[in-house]
Amino acid sequence: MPRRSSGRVTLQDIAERVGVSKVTVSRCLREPQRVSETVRLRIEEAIDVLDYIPNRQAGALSSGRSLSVALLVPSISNSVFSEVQRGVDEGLREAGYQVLMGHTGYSILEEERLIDTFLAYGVDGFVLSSTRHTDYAQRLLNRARLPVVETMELTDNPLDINVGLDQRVAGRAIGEALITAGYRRIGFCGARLDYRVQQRLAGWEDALKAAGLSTQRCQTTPRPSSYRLGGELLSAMLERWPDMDAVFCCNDDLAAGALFECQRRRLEVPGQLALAGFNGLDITDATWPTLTTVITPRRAIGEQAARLIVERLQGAPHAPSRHDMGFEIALRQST
Amino acid sequence: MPRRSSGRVTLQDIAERVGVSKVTVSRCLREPQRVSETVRLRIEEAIDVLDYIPNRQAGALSSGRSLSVALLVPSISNSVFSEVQRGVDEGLREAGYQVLMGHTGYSILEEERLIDTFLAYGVDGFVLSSTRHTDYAQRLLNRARLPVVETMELTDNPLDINVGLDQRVAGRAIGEALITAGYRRIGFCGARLDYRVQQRLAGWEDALKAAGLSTQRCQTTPRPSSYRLGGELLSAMLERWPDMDAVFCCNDDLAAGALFECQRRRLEVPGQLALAGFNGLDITDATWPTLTTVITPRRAIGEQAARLIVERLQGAPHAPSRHDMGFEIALRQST
DNA sequence: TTGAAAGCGCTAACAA
DNA sequence: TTGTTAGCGCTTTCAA
Repeated sequence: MPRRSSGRVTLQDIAERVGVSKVTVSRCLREPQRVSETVRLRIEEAIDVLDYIPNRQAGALSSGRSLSVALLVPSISNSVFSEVQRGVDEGLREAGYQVLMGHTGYSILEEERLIDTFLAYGVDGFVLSSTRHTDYAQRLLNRARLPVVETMELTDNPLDINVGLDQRVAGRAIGEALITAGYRRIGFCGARLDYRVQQRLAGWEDALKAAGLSTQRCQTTPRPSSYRLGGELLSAMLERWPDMDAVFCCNDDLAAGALFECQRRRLEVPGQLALAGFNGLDITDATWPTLTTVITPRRAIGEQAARLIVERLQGAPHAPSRHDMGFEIALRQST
Repeated sequence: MPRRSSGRVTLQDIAERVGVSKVTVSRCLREPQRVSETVRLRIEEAIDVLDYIPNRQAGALSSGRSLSVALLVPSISNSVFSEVQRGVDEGLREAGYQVLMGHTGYSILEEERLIDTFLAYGVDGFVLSSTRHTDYAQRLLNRARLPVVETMELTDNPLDINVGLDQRVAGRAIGEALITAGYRRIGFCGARLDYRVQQRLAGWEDALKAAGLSTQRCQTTPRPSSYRLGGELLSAMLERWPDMDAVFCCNDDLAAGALFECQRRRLEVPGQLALAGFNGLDITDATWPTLTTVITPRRAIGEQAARLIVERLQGAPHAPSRHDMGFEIALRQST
């Protein structure tokens, strides 16, 4: 006895209605030009009438390709990654791939879990938003022999493709920009302290040390960043180092929060304190004063990641590569 | 001749290594207690050694259940939805479901496309973030007989389950709050003008009309909202209605942008102009002055949606239901 | 241009 | 407790 079928319309239903075999219908969907015009038109009509939706699971199982790519980001609510996501999504969709998104909550263990999950779903490739992974995750990825793009930061040992920017150089650049602007008692405030933030901090130290300035004014916390936290960190810093004349905040959320705190304290920005952020989110260009920041090419990173992964999916050979997408310092009213 | 196999480790590989049949391995994964302890331990060891990852496509094809649910949101970058997403994700993950996310860009046509795509992926249910859909999308959903939750706003004719809040009543409530606070020449500024914004606008009108106040001070645009747009709209309004004493912005982004514009113009908030937003995003509690807003229970909406969909997936009967999750007016410094 | 047969990796139903 | 058999819906291969 046949198992109860799902009730869904299948290729077979279309085939029967049209009076051809199901291979012909399948072919008509994938390579229409290989089917005679008359048959094609009748098949298309039947598909329309019956509201046929192909079963991708069956297709993927049979062909070994799922036409989907996993995109893992640390956080959904952090708008930094939504730009990357847009770039990836657009590029992959054009090429006929569906993007499946997961968020790791900045945890490499959760990333590992998601890699496992998406491998089980049969994705054809991965876009990751870090270069740091668990050993097991790396083993899974290597074994799967799928194209993998690591984004956001650069690494000397990419798993496969690496698209990002040098976070340390960018941190140094904003430090130097503050120094050039005449500031001398420059602080750093950082939250979350993931790898990228640590790199920015190192860059800030590079700049200050090269100029013979003190790097003591450094306030960090593992807590996730938020506007309010920006205010809290700034308050703590003002208390410890009342002489501070500028602060580089590790991201724009903290910088905006610090700015709001300055407004609350009626502290003039940049008159009494200069502020700089990192990423170039929309808000940096909307506040008053507008915020100096490092504009990171997040959209371009996503687009490039998509482009490269599509190349690989279309047969380009595996050859580790590294793509430095650069960054731009935006000097605004806050410095 | 057998087709080239994928090279991946399969149930069969585990079975051979252990010396049992593959059903036993499959069973061991799904109902471990139905397999003898000795066999179970050896299977678990083999899975570990071989780094076996189940093929979910095959499993789904065979069982008719994919253990995944699609969540469609209008926008990824809009943090309003990231809270909903968190709630949904958490609830569904606990129950063993994977959430697949898509974003519609506020287009019901794109929503239709995504529903089609995710049906092709065999998802077991949908969480949508609106109550408005194309006819075809509704037909697809009805035919699929899957649990569907429509979130965010309420409707009298839910497709299935509806979890949200009455956007119009909320708009009216904030209007009334402004009136109670003594404001009389109250404006409305809105962007995007999706259904929810239209409802909030209608609520604002309700409040003003009930109090015998003019509803002429209404500035809207179909453009997507952003901080900068909030500033632009406010500028336009101040020009047209210089006597305005308060503005209800249809969302917090516009409200924050309007606040920044006031700061730029050295217009005192709330002294010369009061501002109110909608949603209760983090920023409303961080700016100076803090922003009066309507706090929407987005996280709770997501959690409730997850709970209800899981119930249905576990066999609860289809019975259209509507869940009003309410809202809360937060009176802050800006009014 | 079309079709028959085999099989992707898994699970459900039934039998032992 | 374990295994046999059949089939989920599709694509690939090969033949006509």
